[in-house]
Amino acid sequence: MQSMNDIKLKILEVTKRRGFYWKSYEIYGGLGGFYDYGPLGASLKDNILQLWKDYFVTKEGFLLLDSPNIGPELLYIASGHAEKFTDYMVKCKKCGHVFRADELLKGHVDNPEKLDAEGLWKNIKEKGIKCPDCGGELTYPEKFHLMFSTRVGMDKNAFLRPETAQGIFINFPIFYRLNREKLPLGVAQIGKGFRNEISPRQGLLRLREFNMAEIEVFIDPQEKFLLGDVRNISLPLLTREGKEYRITVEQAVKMGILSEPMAYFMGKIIIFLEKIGIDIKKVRFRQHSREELAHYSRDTWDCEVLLSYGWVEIIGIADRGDYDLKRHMEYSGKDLRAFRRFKSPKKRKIKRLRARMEILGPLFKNDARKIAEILENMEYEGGNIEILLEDRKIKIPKNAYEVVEIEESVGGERFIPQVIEPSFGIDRILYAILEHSYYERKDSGYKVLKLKPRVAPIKAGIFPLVSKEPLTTKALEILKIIRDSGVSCYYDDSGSIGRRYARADEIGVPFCVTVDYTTEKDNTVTIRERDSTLQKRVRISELPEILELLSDEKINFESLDENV
RNA sequence: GCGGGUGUAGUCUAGUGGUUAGGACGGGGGCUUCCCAAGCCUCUGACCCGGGUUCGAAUCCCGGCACCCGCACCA
Repeated sequence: MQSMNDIKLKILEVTKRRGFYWKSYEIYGGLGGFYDYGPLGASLKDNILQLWKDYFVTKEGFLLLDSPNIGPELLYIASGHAEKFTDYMVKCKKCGHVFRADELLKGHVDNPEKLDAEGLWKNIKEKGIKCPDCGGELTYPEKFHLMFSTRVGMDKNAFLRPETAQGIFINFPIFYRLNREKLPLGVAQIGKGFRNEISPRQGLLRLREFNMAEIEVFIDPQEKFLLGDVRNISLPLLTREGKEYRITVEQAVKMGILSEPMAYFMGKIIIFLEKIGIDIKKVRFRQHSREELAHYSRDTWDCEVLLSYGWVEIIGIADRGDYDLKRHMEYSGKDLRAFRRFKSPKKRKIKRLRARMEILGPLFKNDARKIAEILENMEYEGGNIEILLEDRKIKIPKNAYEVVEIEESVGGERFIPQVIEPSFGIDRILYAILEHSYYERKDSGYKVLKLKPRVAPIKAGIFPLVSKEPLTTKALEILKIIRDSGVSCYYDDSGSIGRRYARADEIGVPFCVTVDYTTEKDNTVTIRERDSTLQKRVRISELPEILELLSDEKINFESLDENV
């Protein structure tokens, strides 16, 4: 039995040696929190995203967006990140420990998070706040910003996005229209996010530039959200009260632990994780405590996997309510609401105004038309009328309009949709797949990555049994055929056949094709399956199709007929 | 950011002031080889960066960078 720490080191060793990923900028001494994906890693990541898109975009009928990494300052002021992502830190002069200044003032001052550096400093001195660890003097509060800031053009302040989500929110009206004004509406975005972590650690698990795949699902809270085919999926839940459950999606909703959309996406996530090769026995959903909740979130559940580092969050599902759309409405002045149609139009009697142009005209000249328009669109509630036209308050004399009572039919109402956000950390998922795929053969101790065929970066190795003619030429011919058919594969004739199988196992190649002396007689080759090491003999003419089906997991190796 | 530890070929590592820094695995070439890292020959390749101490530094000291563990942080 190997320790968890061993696995961590072995994964690290294999991934670096075989070119999955490595620390960026090593020739310049490295830079913390940045990684390069090499040939295998880039391809693995690609395959994960492909499956993600297939499962969460295509199959759900959601819409894709690809918006910029850099956004204007105002966007992130509106989103709350500019404020919430900045912390003032103080350091103890004696023991060197660092604290958030506002945390230290909690209980001493009301709303300490609203103070600036000067205000915090004043209060620290007045209340005599000392280092909670050793009682030492504290330094002047220093700003620490978790967003990378930059400049656009000469002088426009901008930020690198800390999440791809904001690009989706601000485009809601366009997507709403593209979806023919129907909810629920899901918009998905795959892209990079940037966070200037104080201290990135643990390889791919905490990066400063990372890959994320996010979905914002806009829903009408008055409409029932259907659980569909995930209702019977079993969910491992850990509530903020510390209660553990293993219940179905449907039960979780019935018991009031989860809302329908939250439960639905958890079910989808379980299926997805299993598809890409995560061991779902090592998965749980943990509800955030109140203190943990992000500024925009009403409820959040982290999907965590058990790795050698402990439980690690790989996906977050947040109920963002109407926070984001509301904020962007406030800051942009644009209407980001959806329209809810009533089942039958509501009829009501209201008082409306009819403008008398013969009075308005001479009185307001060029503005008369606009004023008339405003008047005729407003509901009359009695009293004197004063309207706002281009920042001017204008009093309208009583003789300039008539009040008429009409019966109006109202077809529906505008409202701000609620948003559920499943947000996937792709780098963490990739690492989790590697850890959950890694094993060593019982007899030999050789390393194997049991990557699912669909995520495996390379689907097949093509080998001559021994490195001799005519086997080598035949194997190279087959290589070309397989490559032309679109299946990623490679040729290897160095060392013994066993060594080549072992090399392939280590990077998770699911199938190896071997050309042997029977091949020249009847045009057949063997296909070896990685985990069982079993072989089956198939015709070369059928090989491309078989490999394609195996790689796409349309058939599995056990059910493959030997057809010679 | 703090404290502790660490930094030698692609990988794992030996070397604690003194010649051309040693090994294993890997990788390339060759021989051998009829199915799971066999063997032989051969080649390849490293002291994290900068400063200091010293006649001389991979080794000692200082600074930086990075990694690991713990603390803090993780919206």
